[in-house]
Amino acid sequence: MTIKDIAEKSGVSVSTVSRVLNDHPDVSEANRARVMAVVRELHYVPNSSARDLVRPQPDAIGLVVRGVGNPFYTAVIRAIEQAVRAAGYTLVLHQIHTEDNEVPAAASLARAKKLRGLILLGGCFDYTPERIAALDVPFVCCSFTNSFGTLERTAYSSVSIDDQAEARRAVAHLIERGHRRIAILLDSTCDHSISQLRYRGYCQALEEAGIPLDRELVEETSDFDMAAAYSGTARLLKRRPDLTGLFAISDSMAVAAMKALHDGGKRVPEDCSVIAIDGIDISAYMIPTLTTLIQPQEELGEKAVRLLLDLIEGTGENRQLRLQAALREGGSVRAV
Amino acid sequence: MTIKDIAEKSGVSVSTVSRVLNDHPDVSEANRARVMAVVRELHYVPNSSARDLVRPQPDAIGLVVRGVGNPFYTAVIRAIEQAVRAAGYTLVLHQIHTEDNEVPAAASLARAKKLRGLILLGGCFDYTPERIAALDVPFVCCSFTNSFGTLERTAYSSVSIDDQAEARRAVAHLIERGHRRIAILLDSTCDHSISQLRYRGYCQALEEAGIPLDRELVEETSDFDMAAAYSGTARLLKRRPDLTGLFAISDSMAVAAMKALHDGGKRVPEDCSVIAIDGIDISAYMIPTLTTLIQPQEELGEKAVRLLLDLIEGTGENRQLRLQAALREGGSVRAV
DNA sequence: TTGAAAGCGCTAACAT
DNA sequence: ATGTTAGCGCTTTCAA
Repeated sequence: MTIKDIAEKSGVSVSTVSRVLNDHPDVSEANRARVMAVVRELHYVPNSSARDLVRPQPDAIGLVVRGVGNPFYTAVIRAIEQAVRAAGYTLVLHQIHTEDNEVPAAASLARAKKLRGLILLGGCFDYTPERIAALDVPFVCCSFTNSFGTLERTAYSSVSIDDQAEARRAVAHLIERGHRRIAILLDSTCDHSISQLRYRGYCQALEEAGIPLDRELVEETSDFDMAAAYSGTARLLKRRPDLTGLFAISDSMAVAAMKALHDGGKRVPEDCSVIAIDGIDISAYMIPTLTTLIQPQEELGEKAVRLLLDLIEGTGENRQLRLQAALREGGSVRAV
Repeated sequence: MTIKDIAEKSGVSVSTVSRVLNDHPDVSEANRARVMAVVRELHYVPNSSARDLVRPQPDAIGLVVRGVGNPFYTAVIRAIEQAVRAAGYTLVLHQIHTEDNEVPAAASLARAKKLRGLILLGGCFDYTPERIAALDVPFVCCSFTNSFGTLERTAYSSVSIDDQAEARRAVAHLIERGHRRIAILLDSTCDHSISQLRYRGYCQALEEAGIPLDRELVEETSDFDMAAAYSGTARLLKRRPDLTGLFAISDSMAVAAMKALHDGGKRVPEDCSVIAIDGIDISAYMIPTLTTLIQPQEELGEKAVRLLLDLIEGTGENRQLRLQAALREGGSVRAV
């Protein structure tokens, strides 16, 4: 069923139908009513492809999220959606898997949907000029930045916490409370991503405290999921039952770790303290409440949108914004 | 930039470019290479609207998810996506908010994207013939069914657990272990949705055991989120500190409830047992592990796709499938 | 206030 | 193997 069918059935021209459908003023009430009646009767819905083809797209902004089920992103996405809508833009959301690369995906999206700009949530850290050449609209990296790439600072924008510094802070929090045998639970020490950055912060904190790095206390799970975190922690515990502190690079890994510690006979925090980074909702409901560095999820989203709009409207330049995480002292850490 | 630009720049016609882009065989290697070079150089990406307009859409199936951040859905969505892809169809995902109605959304989506069928995840329970008239493609309700509507059984398909029966089973599980003062934590007793059905099961279990319904033990939070569940449980506890069992209608509410019980001085399960329905990943990592009726999330998704494909291909009829939930005995329930 | 007609970018006959 | 061209369904001039 097309606009032509509606036109015929209501005895007017396609242009009149189009006018009615698009709320143009120059249509007689009689025709408007007649057309609407037919539209409703036939449950006609315009073909959006045809529409998009002719209409200069209403200003749309794309959001490419890498890593579908990550609970940390939900609040960020919500904030981005609101900010985008408040600014009078439309948000086009596109999810990709962790294995996929976000740059080609974003480029396709941008061209296909005639986007004005892009926000990348949870991407890689190793952009090079060649890789981003495909992007011909402004973009902002949200929750990560280009730590391992070769881009000039004038070539990209980002909003993120300082992952390394915050990780250092988390580990220092444990050290200050007397911990010396502190393990780290991470995805990988060399994934060119968040995991690697937070690992650096861990090493830095140890070094500053004069504690030698002990590879046995580094547990790489090769995955961000909870099952991997659980079994990783169990292995760690078997290897080094003398640990007194654990830094997990994400809240969800920390949750699984706490369970593994419990099942391994360690009480949290009496026998082992746990600290993490993220601040997902559910971590506040753990028993004990997880001590974690809360990323400002809303602010991350809002600032990313603000930065992008400035870029689009030509009133801003590429910038890298650093936000602070906030320490929530739950009950999962105590002094030894 | 259009296909025409590419054609000019590479000195061939638009059809040749189109052929190259669509991997048609009848193109000389020389031309193919030339065109691809230009495409890459200019980072050309075809306009998908124009493409979709012309091409008989690859068979696409729409998935309308109502209630964005619900963790229960993530595994179901993953299963649906896989099953759809395995069957050679494409999945078009559309998220809507809990306040929005999924039927018009689904109808628009179906017509706009020329969908072959629809899966509705987490919709309402009160469809009427008028309301679904707009849907002119087969659809399957996933994880819910039309308990409060007036549809004929031949007019719709669904795959879900028997919410009322499973709720009854959960509550009976507590009753069998000697509990008498059993509270229920729910969204609302009359939302025409999952909450209401599970409330019925609660009432039924009590009745069968000869336990009179005590309204003070019914806590309506008016929301599914954890903050509401936490404060609801706190109120409940103040009102009826003598309760020994709690049935939460979702895992995430149960998690918040366990925290509230803990903060209110009740140990789980020593002082109060907790049981729920859903089986989200994280509930296995609670301390104690949450006892819950696990919905077969993968199966829910796979069966929904199977049903829909049979409908689309004309080899099946509208059916309502009931799946079993599986009891996971965690540590949150004990006998009194 | 209306209708006719020119595209939007692309694919797929149909020619060559 | 390649080019020409007729639409796909819609919006939007431009005329009437």
